[in-house]
Amino acid sequence: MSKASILEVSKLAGVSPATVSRVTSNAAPVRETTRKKVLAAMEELGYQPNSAAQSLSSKRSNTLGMIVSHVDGPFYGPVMSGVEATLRKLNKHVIIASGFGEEQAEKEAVDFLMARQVDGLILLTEGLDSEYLKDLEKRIPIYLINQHVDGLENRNMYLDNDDGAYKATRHLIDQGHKDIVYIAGQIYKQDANERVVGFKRAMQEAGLIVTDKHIVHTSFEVEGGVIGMQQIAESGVPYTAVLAGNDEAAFGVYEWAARNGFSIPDDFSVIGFDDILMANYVSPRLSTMHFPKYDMAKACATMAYQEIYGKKAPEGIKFKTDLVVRDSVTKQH
Amino acid sequence: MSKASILEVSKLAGVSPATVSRVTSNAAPVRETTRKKVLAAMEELGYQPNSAAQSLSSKRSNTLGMIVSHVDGPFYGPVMSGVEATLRKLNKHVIIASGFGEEQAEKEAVDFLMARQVDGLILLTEGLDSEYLKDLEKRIPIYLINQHVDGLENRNMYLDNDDGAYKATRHLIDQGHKDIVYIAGQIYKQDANERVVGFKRAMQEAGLIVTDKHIVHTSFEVEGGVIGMQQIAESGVPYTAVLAGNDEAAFGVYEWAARNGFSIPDDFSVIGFDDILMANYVSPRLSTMHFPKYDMAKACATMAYQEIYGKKAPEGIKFKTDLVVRDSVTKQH
DNA sequence: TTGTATGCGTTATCAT
DNA sequence: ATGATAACGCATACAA
Repeated sequence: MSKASILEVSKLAGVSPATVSRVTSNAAPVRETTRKKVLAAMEELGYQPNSAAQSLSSKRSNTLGMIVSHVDGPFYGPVMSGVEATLRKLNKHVIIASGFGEEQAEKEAVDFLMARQVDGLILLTEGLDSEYLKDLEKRIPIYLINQHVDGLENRNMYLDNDDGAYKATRHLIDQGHKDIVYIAGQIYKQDANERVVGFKRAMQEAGLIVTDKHIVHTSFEVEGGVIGMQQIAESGVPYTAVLAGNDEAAFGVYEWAARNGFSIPDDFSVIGFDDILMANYVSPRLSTMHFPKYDMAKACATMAYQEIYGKKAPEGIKFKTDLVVRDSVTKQH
Repeated sequence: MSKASILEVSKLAGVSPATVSRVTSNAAPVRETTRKKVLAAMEELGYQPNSAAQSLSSKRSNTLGMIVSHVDGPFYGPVMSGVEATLRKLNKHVIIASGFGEEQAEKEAVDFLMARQVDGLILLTEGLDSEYLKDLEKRIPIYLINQHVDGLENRNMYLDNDDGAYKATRHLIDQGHKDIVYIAGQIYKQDANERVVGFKRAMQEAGLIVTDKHIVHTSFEVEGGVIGMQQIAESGVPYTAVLAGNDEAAFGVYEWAARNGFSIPDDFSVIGFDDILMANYVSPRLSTMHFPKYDMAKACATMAYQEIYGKKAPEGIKFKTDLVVRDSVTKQH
């Protein structure tokens, strides 16, 4: 099966190993007739290039490393899936390592993958700071998903969080809501803060009030939503709608509502952010901002491929969210 | 950084390359004093073995392939995570490919990974039949998660589905339910059918009635739960509790209930299977059978490691579920 | 316990 | 356009 070597193929085809290599790699011109001979020989022997030998000789692993905070998160899954599927079509491999959202572990993952001589690194991390990344970029091509680093704009696949939160807030306002609270994510998170900006902008534009009490910083987890609602309730701010930092936090809002006898959207409206799979299956179905995860993953993988294997300069892309109207927001009179 | 070769290390340490190799691979005895010299030299040069060269020379890639149906599913994430984390600690790599639950794609994934010369294959698939797997096993060590194949029992990490469904049903019965319906998964799925057996056993043991109307075969997806409930409602069977084939289907039951004005668990009880993350966050929190995904993944990775790199004979393991009581089941009087 | 020598399968350089 | 040949960096017989 996978036993035939390039030498045997070359013998069968009556050419040199170098020529066989030329047809497999498509790197140098080969006369059409000899190409056919080689192809036939490859077919007959079921030849599969030995990738270890290829790597050793070419100094390329044909493998990309990918680090994600949590491989089991509802947000990361689709991104991994998109990257893997795209690269597989291009005959490149992906080694995925989890970073668990911790700086130490994520740096270890980087080392681990570098030791494996990956040709590039796709990073969907939370614990790696700008300085570290800028340094890293000098050693290996990196591609950032969902993280903006000054000076690395060209290797960045980014979501317009500001715009997304703005549109979400607008939707609430358009439905007649005036008292809107925002459960933001961790205060140190870039995307969380950008969403806060969009929220404020929409509110101010509409002449609505935003005080410190209207924004609580908890986390992008279910528990964050629960705690956020608790804080809001305790603070006594009036509200008819809540904007959750992401869908998971929105589920936390649902849970808090259930625990405290509130009904969504009758007692108050909720809108999320990300559009994870489950958003479509909770009751009421969650209105949210669609995050084009799969498109982003695909674009990222393509960009990495083109730069690394095609010498094309990378170029950052900014994606936009789309509003997905479902059943968790109702009109306010 | 990663530029130093084994030759340079050997020179700095004043030994032969072979000796350096011996300390890195731990394969042959090395005098303690020389080992220290070598270690020091490695440290000083920041030596990292070139894995391509290692693979080429040793005929081993130190990489395992893993195929999962859906990398973005709530069930698969934790398993992937467990496998990856375990193997990383052991300094082995994992290349993950998705099979999308389709035979064709899953076979392609196998070929893809074989071409990459992985040392073994961890399979969490749905589209590969017994014959194919038995053939495959002759070519490469394989490890099956959640799939039983006659003759490959020793390479199988399996869940006692029968027992799990039995315990779930017992729980319902213990709470006083007598009219219990079961929304089973796809009729061609092994685990789905084993769960049916456990369900029937518990019912019969308790002298309760199970007709064809009590069991509907739909799918292990949210939509499967919705459709299942529809069929049950249309068939007119009386019921006070429903056993869902898995948690996702249980969420479908929730959705159907919400759409049709039923309240869980007041109008009827629901119990799931798998204990995926979200089960803890829906309202009401879903009672379910805990599937030890992480443990299973860890055990599988360990077994693969031991057989492939440690020459230890593999041995299948059967895992048991645990009942997790939350809020979706109530007493029936 | 350690060193020497060879091979692993491919790509790349240099001729032709 | 094609062939000969030298790396690539390590593991492993075999020898000592």
